[in-house]
Amino acid sequence: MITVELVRGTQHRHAIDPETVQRVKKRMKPEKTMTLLAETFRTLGDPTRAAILYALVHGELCVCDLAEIVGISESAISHHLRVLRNLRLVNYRRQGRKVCYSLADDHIRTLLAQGLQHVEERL
Amino acid sequence: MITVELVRGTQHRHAIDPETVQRVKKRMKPEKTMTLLAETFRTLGDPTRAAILYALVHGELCVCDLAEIVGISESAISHHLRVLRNLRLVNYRRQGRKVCYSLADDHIRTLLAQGLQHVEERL
DNA sequence: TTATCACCTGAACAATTATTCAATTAAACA
DNA sequence: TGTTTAATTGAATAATTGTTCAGGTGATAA
Repeated sequence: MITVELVRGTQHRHAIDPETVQRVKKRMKPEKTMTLLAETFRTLGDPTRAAILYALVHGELCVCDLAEIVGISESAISHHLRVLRNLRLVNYRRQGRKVCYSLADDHIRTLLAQGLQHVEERL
Repeated sequence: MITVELVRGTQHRHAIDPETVQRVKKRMKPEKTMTLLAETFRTLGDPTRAAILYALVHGELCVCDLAEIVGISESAISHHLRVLRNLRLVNYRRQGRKVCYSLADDHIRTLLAQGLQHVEERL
């Protein structure tokens, strides 16, 4: 009667197919990888940051031009740029009193293009 | 003295290059598109949902198997699956009392692969 | 029918996060 | 030097969001 009960201590899930679960579990990526993956997507997942990155697709831009283009305060832009810097999604360099930002690599360009292609199909 | 003052009513940003701003602004996508793009990325940007989707890369799975693979309660999984359904990132079908989920299309597969490629390069 | 199972949903809580405001840094000019 | 400008930062607030818990569907089996 109580045969599958021992599989999990927490809940009763008799319907689990252990074979399928094992097969898929083996192919899963390490947690560290998935965390970083999610972190990267989440960083792209803010409307302001998405706009910043898409603006940078067209070339290097300084902070105040970015603020004007995206339509948000310089302070807010700065906070977002720090997030993008931390995830290595953008590069930056000083030029006089200005600071110019650009996309870190073509991978981000590709991701944006892929994402856009996906959403533009449904609209 | 007060020449550029009129450009914006809100703040004093004299450093803005109107030419550059105009050029980039023209190329920006409509807000609706960017919102949907950000929404899509944000949906991928949760560790649990990223794990769900990556598990589904290997084939169709029912809810309880998904819960076991990802290591989270069925309730939590269900909430996440609703989010994924709303964004049309997954398909589902009933089979008996079970409900089986699968990736909506190859676009998501590509996005995941691209994202993974990106993060695995830095690790 | 009644009972059980697989899954879904609403409410509530905890945690995260985007923005604003004020103060600060770094560079250029008088 | 002192002043102005472009950008950054920290603190505080408001809003969003993931998870748990309890209850509720819809489908199968007794």
